[in-house]
Amino acid sequence: MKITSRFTVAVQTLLVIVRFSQTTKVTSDFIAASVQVNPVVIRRTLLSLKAAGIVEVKAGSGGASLCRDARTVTLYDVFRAVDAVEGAEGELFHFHEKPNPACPVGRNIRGILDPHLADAQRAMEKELQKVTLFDLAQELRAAEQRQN
Amino acid sequence: MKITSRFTVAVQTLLVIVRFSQTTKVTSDFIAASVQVNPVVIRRTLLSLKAAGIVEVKAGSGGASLCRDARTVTLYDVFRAVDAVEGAEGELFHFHEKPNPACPVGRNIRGILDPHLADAQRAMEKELQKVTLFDLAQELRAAEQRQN
DNA sequence: ATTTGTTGTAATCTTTTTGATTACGACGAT
DNA sequence: ATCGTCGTAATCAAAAAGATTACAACAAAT
Repeated sequence: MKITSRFTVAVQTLLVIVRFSQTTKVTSDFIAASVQVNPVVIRRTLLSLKAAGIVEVKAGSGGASLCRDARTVTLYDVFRAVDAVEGAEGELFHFHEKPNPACPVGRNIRGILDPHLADAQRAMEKELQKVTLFDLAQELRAAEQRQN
Repeated sequence: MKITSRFTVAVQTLLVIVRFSQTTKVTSDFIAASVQVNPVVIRRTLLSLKAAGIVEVKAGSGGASLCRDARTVTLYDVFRAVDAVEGAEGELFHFHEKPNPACPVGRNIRGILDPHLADAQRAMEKELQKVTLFDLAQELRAAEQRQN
């Protein structure tokens, strides 16, 4: 009933990059220490983010950095980047796969329900589009200041 | 990355009830035949829906029926009814559970991200609230007519 | 050129979640 | 009393998600 932690891992990954890439070489191990997952999980996350054109990763020497203005990267972009992977066709809701075509309800349920579910998903995505990485970085700075 | 099929199973269950309860005794086996899942899955679904005050089920003699006006039952109600079960606290997004408190990002990520995720979820739920069982039943009738 | 640190990626394993299935006692209607 | 059905527990199997190990490729530094 949940959305994979891959998404929140990706967001934290990006925030770590934004927060530290000026001062440190941000390796997958470095990020993994902040998120507290296995570095390979971070590498895979970075792979997705790279494929989406959000970060670039220096192979060999190491280190990841944003390759777009943080103002242009929304949570939606991140959501898409990490979820497009794997078999999932990006559908949030999950249908049981074989409603009985011999039953009028089974035969029509998909056609009836699908558009509504798509609407719901779109509404959620639209909300994610409102938040940029830049916003989050600002909120982070504010939070850090409060803590001093 | 998906929402359990429990939800779509529940919706179809309710549609079958609405569509057939006038003419047939709608048992868990009957519904199971339309959804094509094991009858026990339907019984459990009905249990959730009953707990939410959406249906009533006659033990012994069998048969389920709506116990509210279909106009007042929204997809959101169904969503809540079937998801409240199990450990889930109704959070759509899933956080990796142990961001490192020693890292400024790890320490603050929850506080920063949670409100945005809640907004996104709320937006989706608001969309689900717009659709009632009555709407779906109407769409079903229209679809059936087209098929004749 | 060799070393060093890091990434890309495959393979494997474990855990968790989900749904299927079996089983059976309780109950209501006939 | 019987019959069909529900409520519910127990068990199983399959799928999904991560964790972990391992290692080749690669870039930079020496």
